[in-house]
Amino acid sequence: MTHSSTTESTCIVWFRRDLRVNDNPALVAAIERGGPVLPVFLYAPEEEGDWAPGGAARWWLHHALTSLSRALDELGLPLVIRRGPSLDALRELVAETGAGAVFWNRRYEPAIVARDTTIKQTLKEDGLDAWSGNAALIWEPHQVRNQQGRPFRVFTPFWKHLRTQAPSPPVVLPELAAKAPDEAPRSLALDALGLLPERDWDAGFPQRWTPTLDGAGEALEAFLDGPVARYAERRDCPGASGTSRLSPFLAHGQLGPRQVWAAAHSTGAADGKGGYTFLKELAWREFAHHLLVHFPQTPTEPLNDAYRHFPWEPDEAALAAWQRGRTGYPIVDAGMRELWRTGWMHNRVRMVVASLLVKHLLQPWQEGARWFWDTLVDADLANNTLGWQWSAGCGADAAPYFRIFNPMLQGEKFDPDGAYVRRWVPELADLPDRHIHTPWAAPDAVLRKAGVRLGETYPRPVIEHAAGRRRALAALQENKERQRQPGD
DNA sequence: TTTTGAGTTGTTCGA
DNA sequence: GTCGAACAACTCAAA
Repeated sequence: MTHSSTTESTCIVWFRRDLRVNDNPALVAAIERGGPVLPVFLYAPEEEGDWAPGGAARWWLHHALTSLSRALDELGLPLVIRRGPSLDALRELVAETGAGAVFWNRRYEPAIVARDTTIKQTLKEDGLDAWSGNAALIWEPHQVRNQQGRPFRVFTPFWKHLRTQAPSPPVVLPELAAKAPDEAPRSLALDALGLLPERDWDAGFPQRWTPTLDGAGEALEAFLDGPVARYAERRDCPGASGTSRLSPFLAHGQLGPRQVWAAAHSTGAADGKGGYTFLKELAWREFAHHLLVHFPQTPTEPLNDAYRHFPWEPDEAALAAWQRGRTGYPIVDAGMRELWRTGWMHNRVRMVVASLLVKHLLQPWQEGARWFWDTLVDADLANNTLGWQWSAGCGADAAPYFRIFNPMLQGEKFDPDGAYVRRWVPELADLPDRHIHTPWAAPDAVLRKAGVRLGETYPRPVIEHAAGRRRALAALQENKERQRQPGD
């Protein structure tokens, strides 16, 4: 590559899940190449296999693109939006502009890896310079191996290994002025992609989120300025603002993990217990991508083969009750309603609702993963897969299947004053603290006074806890016995 | 090479 | 009330 800015051809920068201008290796490399830079976004959900963006993620994507477009405008680089198929769109843009290069940042979902491999090879055969960089991770999955040269399957050794390796620092935008092509290719209007929902179920989203690049920076700063110090304890309390809430920004690449890692260190947050715990969570995100790359079947298949024929009992009514937040367990229903209303759920509650679906209700974990996929603004295939397989006990370093969360106990431990339940399950708001997590056990007079009519204003539990627990353990036993019979 | 011990997030039971 | 054990099976690194 030369830097003779007068002769270098145009370089297309293909934005995907790296919707930022800072710490963006593909953008930086394109600018440094010296020729005009043409940023493009190609909408091609049909190329994502079973994992096209869900409704909540599309809402976020719409706003992230608006924000990216503004940020690129400030660099003098108007964003071109087109629809897929991606390869066709890229070739058309090459033909229209005479571009000589296409740069992008890697994604790690199996369907996308396969597509990108083909695209890179084809573009090279077309005589173009095709290059991909790393915007999404601090450590590349294929560079992390255990002593036997195999991928890690247990987090703690993975984390220990990472701590001996230098993290890659953020990439910095060059001072060189970026140049746009003389003639801008036509672009679709963002609205033409139809990303925003037709029904206005997203009304609660803007109250919770500022899905822009400024919003990303502010969220990071606000977290490192306060909550991080007590993160180790308060991250478990869904009624408090103890978590970072950075996940949707990371999922869309409005923040890169390198930037977060570096900011945690430069502010000194990383030196404290809370900061250390937070960085470990970032490492879990790396671990999730590590697993997705090395075990690409896991979005749909259990990592642990012993669970391949687990005796789930699919039941649409049970699944629907869970999805709608009508299980009769207040902490679970609060979580599911928070998810529906805001596109996000507190991590502690994600574990509780997952446990109830997979264990008490014996629904396949894939159903839960699918619902989360459609409703989370932070939907990320690696994290979602790890989380659900962990909850179901069939994944890497998973909670053992016999570890069954008790939803009352979890509520009493982590939402002791019921603030979280009252916020999301308002029909229970007037119950006293000691009954907020167990309305079915409250005396009639207490229920009447709080205006709660069980089975009418609020459901009774879909399944009694002890019975659900026994049934789950029996299913585990049955699965174990099946394992012993060869061939099944 | 083989063995050993530890491993994100829990609950229940019996002493 | 608290406390330890039991509840699988397997990976990984250190001894």
